[in-house]
Amino acid sequence: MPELPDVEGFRTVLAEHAAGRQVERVEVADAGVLRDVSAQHLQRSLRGRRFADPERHGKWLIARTDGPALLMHFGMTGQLHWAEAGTGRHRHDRVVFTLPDGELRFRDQRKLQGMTLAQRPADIDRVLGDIGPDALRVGQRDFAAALGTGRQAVKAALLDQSVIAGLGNLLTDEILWHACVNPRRPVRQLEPADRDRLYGQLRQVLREAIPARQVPAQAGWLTAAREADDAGCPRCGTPLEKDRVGGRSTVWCPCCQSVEPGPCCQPG
DNA sequence: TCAGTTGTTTATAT
DNA sequence: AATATAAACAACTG
Repeated sequence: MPELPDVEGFRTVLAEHAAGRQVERVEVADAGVLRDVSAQHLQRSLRGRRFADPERHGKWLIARTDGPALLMHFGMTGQLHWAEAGTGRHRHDRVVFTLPDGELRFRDQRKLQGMTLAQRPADIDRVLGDIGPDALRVGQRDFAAALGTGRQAVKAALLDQSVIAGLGNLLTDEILWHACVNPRRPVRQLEPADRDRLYGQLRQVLREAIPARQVPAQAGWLTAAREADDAGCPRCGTPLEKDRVGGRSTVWCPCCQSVEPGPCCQPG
């Protein structure tokens, strides 16, 4: 479910199958995913248009064409699938773009977000709104500065798309755990060394998650342990703590991620 | 039956 | 002003 690595995977689907190709047909099976555009307008605007190389900013997928740009946000349940034409549709395929070699299917169970059109580049900025630098492209100094110096919990800051764009609940917990930083720690208390460690682990976690096209529940990662009832920390075995932080379900190791640097903390 | 959900926005409260 | 919490969106799972 879509955070930066998932959306990066959808961007790859577009780049491999749609870039340079012409839209033959647009089917809207459920207009509930259309935002500020009618099914008819979407169809008329995109039919016959050619996709350019797709871009991503945070969790937004930006599909420019030789006409308007198609902007997609996947919410909690959206996906982008490539399939041969005529193969069985999924009940949650809401919009289908027919291309010469197959179909691009926007699948979304819950319809919490969706797609819209941007006629001009300035409209893209307006739709994306007050969004921060992309988590994959932000530099170390900008990252450290973006976290700020307020009383806000570091987890809330990392999740805030206007601070850094692309991090979701799973990624944020994974990065904090790898960097041995307590999710409730106010950003004002983060030393430069803490910010450096967070940045380094942000890079490392993304580097491993992007090829997997999701936050992988792989051995030695927090994500693999977070679902179990009585899970222990993959690093030190201490029973994991679970509570709400920044309004989201949060899992952390009370030993590695104690407010003072943990006795068993081995970042990485 | 009802709480919970990997996202975002808006309203309300502190 | 800044920060925190809850609800709403929608549809499913356990």
